[in-house]
Amino acid sequence: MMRTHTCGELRLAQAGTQVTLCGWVQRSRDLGGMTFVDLRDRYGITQLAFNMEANSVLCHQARELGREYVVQAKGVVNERSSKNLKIPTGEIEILVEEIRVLNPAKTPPFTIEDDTDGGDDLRMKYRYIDIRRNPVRRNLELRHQMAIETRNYLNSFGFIEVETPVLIKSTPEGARDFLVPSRMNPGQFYALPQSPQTFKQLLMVAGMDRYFQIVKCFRDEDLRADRQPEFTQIDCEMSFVTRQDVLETFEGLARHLFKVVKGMNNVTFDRMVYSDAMKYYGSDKPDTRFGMRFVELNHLTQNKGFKVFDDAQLVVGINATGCAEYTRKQIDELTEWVKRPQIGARGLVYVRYAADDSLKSSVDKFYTAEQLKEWADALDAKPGDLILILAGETSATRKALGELRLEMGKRLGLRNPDHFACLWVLDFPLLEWSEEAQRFFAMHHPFTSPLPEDIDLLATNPGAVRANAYDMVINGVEIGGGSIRIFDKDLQARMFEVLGFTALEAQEQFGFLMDAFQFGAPPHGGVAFGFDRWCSLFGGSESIRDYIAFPKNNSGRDVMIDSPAPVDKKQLDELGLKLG
RNA sequence: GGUCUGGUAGUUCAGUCGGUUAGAAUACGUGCCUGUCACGCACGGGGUCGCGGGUUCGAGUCCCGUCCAGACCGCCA
Repeated sequence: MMRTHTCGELRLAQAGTQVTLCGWVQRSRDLGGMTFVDLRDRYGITQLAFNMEANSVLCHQARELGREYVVQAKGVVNERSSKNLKIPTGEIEILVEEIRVLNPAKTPPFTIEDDTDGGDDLRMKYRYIDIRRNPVRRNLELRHQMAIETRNYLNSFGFIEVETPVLIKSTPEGARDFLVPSRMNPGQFYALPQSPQTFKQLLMVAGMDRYFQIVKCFRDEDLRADRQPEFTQIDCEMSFVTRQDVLETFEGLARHLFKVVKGMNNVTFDRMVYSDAMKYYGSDKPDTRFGMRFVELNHLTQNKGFKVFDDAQLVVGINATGCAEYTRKQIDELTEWVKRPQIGARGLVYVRYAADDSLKSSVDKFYTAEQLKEWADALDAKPGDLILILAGETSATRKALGELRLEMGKRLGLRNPDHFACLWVLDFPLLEWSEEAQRFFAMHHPFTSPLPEDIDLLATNPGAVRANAYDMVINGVEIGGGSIRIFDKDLQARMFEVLGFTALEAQEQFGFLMDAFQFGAPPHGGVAFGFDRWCSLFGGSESIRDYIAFPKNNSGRDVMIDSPAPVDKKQLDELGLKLG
């Protein structure tokens, strides 16, 4: 054994004990007659002490130690004469009797401290050094705990983890696939899975009944702070269940994780239908940590001579509580904010309900104080509040006001990362019309079943069909989603038809699934959670990169191993590939 | 594909209206210091101002292009 203890575990109780520690040199402090060295490992920091009078050779050796040297130290645990109560091992130190450099180290390019001086780029290039830092290490530990607890919980409910293949087949629906050329089948390609969707459904046909997998998925799309080309899902599927069963099962998983990881009991889940989420929050993943719900004002604002409102499909406002103090400059700045192309509003109307009961708006020319008071009442505004109103085409206006609502929530400090508001969003539309392709696309995926009462609409008004689908949303983050699946071959065929597949195309792309449905497919449904997002939500960070050991940068590059990279012509030849 | 922000010492940054030898902190090196724990003190080394072009008597600073990084839009069933 190279060590008897870790650098985080020795206490006063072990004083006098002979120990051997291994670790990295965090820092050394040379005081002339004495030298102190902080020795660090995953578990903590222990101070090594060297005394020139006691052993000058050893003390000189200690002075030679540079940052991040890997060393082994033998000595006796000693009560410090001046204690450091800021660290758990701060009451003791090791009086070193023998020090051995196991490996010297170059000076690291950034400091190994909680608040490092290193920028993201540099940290990613030297990620193995970055992971030595407490915050990154703790994030990976959190991720580990989440994974273990997920497995424990699902296992206790009879779910079994089954691995599904990573080299599969490209399909036209959904995100862009990563392709892998097949050497043995020239001109043909595997695709990496965007999710194990069809395999988990086939496992239900196979009678596995309750399946889960913590699994890598791949999508070749542009990256974001919360989006990586390879990411991890908690993928689950159950047989002989209703939607209610699925929601309850995975609320249970969520509550378990809240309890063991966050120490939070009594977490509850709201339910909200998609149409209400859009109507009241302008988002299919509303952040319900705060109110500021939309109030539609068409009936109070139209036909009073203000053309912008009269021409609008929707006039809708929010009450920014306590913001009446906003200056003209601040409101102008907000107006510019909503007019940015990313938000796309044409303008912003405000009503300031001042503390002295007076009402002042940007549309005073068109409306009386009494009329403005009606708006204020509709929005439940009180003196001291500020009403913000957008108008225009319904869905774009809702989306823009949804962004403004989040921004105001942020500015008012209403989005506290230590508070959690959980809900299921239900009854998503089954289909989404694409102007570009002039056809319907599945909003979720083509295996999602319609609500039974809407099936007849499939023929007459496909856009109005609601799906038996659900998303789990926490603090405005889509943590996961799923659906009750189609398990009937004929309904699945009708679905492909609505999506514009010919019978032949459907058979070519998904024949294996349609075939399977002929051999006794049970009713089934499931859900998939974005594991990285869930970790970052629990960890209190916006970026999932902080919870991935070796993430990719904005351009999809791994700057540490410098990938992707060109390959030899020989390799291309073997694959029968030619670069254009 | 688009919008915005940034790129100056190993690192994080400052650098005024275009004007002398480009600074600070930290890190690194040397020396001093017996209770430090972000030790302290003194001294020192360290720069392709991302790259290319242009304007100018003169460019880190202005203009054009380009590369890289980050955030967002498109995209992401």
